[in-house]
Amino acid sequence: MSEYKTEQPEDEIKPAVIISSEIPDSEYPAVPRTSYGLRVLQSLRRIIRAVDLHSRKLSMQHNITGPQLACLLAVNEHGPLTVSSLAREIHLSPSTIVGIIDRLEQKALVLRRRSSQDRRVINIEITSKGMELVSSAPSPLQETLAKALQGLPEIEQITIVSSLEKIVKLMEAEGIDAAPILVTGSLVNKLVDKKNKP
Amino acid sequence: MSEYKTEQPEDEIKPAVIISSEIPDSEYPAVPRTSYGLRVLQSLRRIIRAVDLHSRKLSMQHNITGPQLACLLAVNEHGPLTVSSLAREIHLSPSTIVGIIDRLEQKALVLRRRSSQDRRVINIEITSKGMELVSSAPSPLQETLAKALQGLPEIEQITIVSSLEKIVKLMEAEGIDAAPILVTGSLVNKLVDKKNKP
DNA sequence: AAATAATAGTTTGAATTGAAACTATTTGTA
DNA sequence: TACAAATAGTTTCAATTCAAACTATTATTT
Repeated sequence: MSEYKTEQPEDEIKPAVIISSEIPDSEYPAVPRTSYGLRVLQSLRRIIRAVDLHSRKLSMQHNITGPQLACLLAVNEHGPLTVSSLAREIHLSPSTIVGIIDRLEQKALVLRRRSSQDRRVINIEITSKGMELVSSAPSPLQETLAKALQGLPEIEQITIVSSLEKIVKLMEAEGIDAAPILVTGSLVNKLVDKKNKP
Repeated sequence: MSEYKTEQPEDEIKPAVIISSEIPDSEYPAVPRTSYGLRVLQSLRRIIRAVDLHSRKLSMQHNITGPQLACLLAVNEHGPLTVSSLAREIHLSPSTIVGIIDRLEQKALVLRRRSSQDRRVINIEITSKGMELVSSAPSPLQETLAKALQGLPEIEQITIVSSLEKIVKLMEAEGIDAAPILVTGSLVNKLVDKKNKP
């Protein structure tokens, strides 16, 4: 797809408009220019991106990513954990966990051990090498955030935390029963069908 | 990796402990049990997951994902956009945009047109099919969030929005200059080296 | 006890994401 | 004008993420 050829159709379309982000965009006007929903979503996208970038930096500098570190810390703190407990603990699906554990196991930071009680379950244990890493661990995002938060008055810290937790509630509730809201009829399905046959 | 064999080493390790998420976990104690940083991070992970799950549901029901819809709406609103403007607009890297546009183009919702002024730039235009989809669009996450927020008193809405925007500032600032905080020495690099040779 | 259902972990497939390396083009400089 | 540097978009690569389908094991039902 788009193999870097110069054979695209020509234009004569008005040039790309100057968009709002040309203006320094962490400055919001006192009077909201857009809806709260939009601003929340915009913020969330940027937060998600910041988390991802942090993880990549971690990966560059310490050869361990954010999710990997999160799993390692959880196993270190709680002792051996099954895949599903770990999934619940850090709010990821089991299929996601498997890949992360694969990579941690490759690096010999954890190991899988099958239970003899119930041979379906796998216990994930931290290795000595894993413990070594944890004890001299790179400051996880958590601590960095904590440090950043400490620069604010405590009332504000509390406000931020409880706001976030409220958003979580809203979004997770939405996930369960926003389906009726989303189902605007299957018109769109007809417009955009899987095979895109004209 | 872990090809579903039964040959793993046996255990005799204490069984996986009962972890906190066994307890209904959107209920937080009045007295914080953990640090603010941890709670913020926990919330962020859950929010990120909720966004992802929403996108998947959208994809199931309407054959368009969240990021795809975000791009489509941006192009619809601003008129033809270049890849880099679009990247700035929705806070994603250009390489990410390319993949998303590829898929939108496959579905004939947008098209690429190379500028004749400057043959390096590609303008992304919405097609009639794209406009049709937008006009009867599935409620984007933005609106769903807005609806959810409307259930709260406005003061609270404002608090939430400004808290989120504060977090954005903290995290994006951190992204720029938290490097010194993160660099805890290269010890970890020695513990976990790329090739894991013993 | 045999058949069925439930559970635990895994694999597969697709989308998203960004850094780094790359191609093509334009701009700036010697 | 020729050469270097900057810019725009792309490709490649790896990690994350989840649903759905799958294997192996345990629990339940008939």
